[in-house]
Amino acid sequence: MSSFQLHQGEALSFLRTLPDASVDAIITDPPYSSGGLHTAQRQLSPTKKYVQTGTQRDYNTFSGDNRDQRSWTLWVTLWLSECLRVAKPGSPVVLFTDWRQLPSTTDAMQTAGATWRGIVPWLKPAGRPSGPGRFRNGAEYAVWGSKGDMPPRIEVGYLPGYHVESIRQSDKHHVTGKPTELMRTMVKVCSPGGVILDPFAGSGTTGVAALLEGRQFIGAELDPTNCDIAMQRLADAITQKKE
Amino acid sequence: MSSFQLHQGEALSFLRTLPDASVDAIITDPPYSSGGLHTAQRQLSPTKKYVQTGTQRDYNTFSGDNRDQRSWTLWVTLWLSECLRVAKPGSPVVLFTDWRQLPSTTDAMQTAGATWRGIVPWLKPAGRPSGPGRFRNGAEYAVWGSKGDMPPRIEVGYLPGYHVESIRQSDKHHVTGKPTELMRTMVKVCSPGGVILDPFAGSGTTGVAALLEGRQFIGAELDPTNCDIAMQRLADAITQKKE
DNA sequence: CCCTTCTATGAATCGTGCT
DNA sequence: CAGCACGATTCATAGAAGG
Repeated sequence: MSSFQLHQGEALSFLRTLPDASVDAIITDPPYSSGGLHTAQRQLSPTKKYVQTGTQRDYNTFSGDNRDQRSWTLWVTLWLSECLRVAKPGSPVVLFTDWRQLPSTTDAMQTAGATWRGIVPWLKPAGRPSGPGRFRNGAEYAVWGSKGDMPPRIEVGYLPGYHVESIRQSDKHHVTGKPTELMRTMVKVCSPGGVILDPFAGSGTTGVAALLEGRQFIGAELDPTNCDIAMQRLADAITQKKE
Repeated sequence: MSSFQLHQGEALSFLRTLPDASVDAIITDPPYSSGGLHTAQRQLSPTKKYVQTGTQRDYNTFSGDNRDQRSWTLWVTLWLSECLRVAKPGSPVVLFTDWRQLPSTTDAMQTAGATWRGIVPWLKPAGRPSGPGRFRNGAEYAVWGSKGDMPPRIEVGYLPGYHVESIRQSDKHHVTGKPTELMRTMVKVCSPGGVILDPFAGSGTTGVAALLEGRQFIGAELDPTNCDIAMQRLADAITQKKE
């Protein structure tokens, strides 16, 4: 009996409506607010930042991606604290981030009160090179931890330390969408049948993966268009699972 | 005409003897001071921390690995600042670290005055599992950047964004030794013929890789036993290169 | 239907030149 | 001079097109 809930609205106020200790895992991919060495570059609009010249694809834009470093860290701390209130003790927490925000993400996780337990790199072999004389930046990172102690859970088993997968257009429903396979791996950190919370659902890949892996899902997404896409994909995932 | 210098002695005082702008790259693997969630655990001796129960290998211990987080960051900042004085403008800087010290390492790199440019994960497929319900921590990280601006260098070419390699006992001459193939990849960030500085040479793998790839090497190592091992391996690498 | 060839693209980065 | 817009660059991979 898979089930999901998706709310259209702002993350923090949505989280405040949820009761204490009512979910089993937090897995989310917040806006990174990266994209340049300097503040000015970071404050370009998301489509400008992520879509390079000549690209024809027309993804919907998303907001919340233009904070500076300090306010970004504070903002993550705020909503993550609220997530931790909503999570049961021992719940795993997974936050996606890029190399530039990785240190701020681990700071925010710990400031919010979670125990930081590791990093799971997601490697994109087809990433674009940075330039001659430089290393490619072909990775994103899942920073993970837990709400307090995390006793061993035999029913979950041993999870991998990294994930290698290229991005496929057909599996990308959002400017920053994650591959479904990647998310299927990540949601396994939640015990089977448990409820996974994602306050930045985007096109809903976390939820789709959760349903396909036999977990429940509760999410929020601010943008109405993304919300519609996510709702459709979640409904499809339920159907697919039943078949 | 490959050449190397290796000094037996403490890193910071060694660095102070070097002239300004005399090396082309900094690549090093300092003691991580990680290994436990709490200070008390971190201050166990290195052999206790890294050698799991039942293991018969008897690596030489090394010092400088029992600092707490704040003093570790300060310590890295100090010697790295001195390295940057010794490096020519635009020189690449590469510091190895584990997941726990990654945020402190990027802080220290930037505090010392370098521009942080990325992370190159080194993935160890054979890593030990952490426990059921947890992600494996099978990665270490090379944090890299440069002394100021870093113009494109065609002669260096495009470098990879990550490296996958298991550790083989035969290629491990030190408790925390890196595989030679990994280091051969990393030293390529230095222009051919340039001088690579490593103030924590350990068993000399950075130097061996540098010589094999046609770069020069200058290093320091505190421990006399490690220093002897490194000296022998460097001499062998020179011979091997000539053949 | 399978294999080969070709084309499109990516949470990018830098240097240049204009305002 | 500082700030910002724009073009050039790169290659592994997916996916389409062709044989």
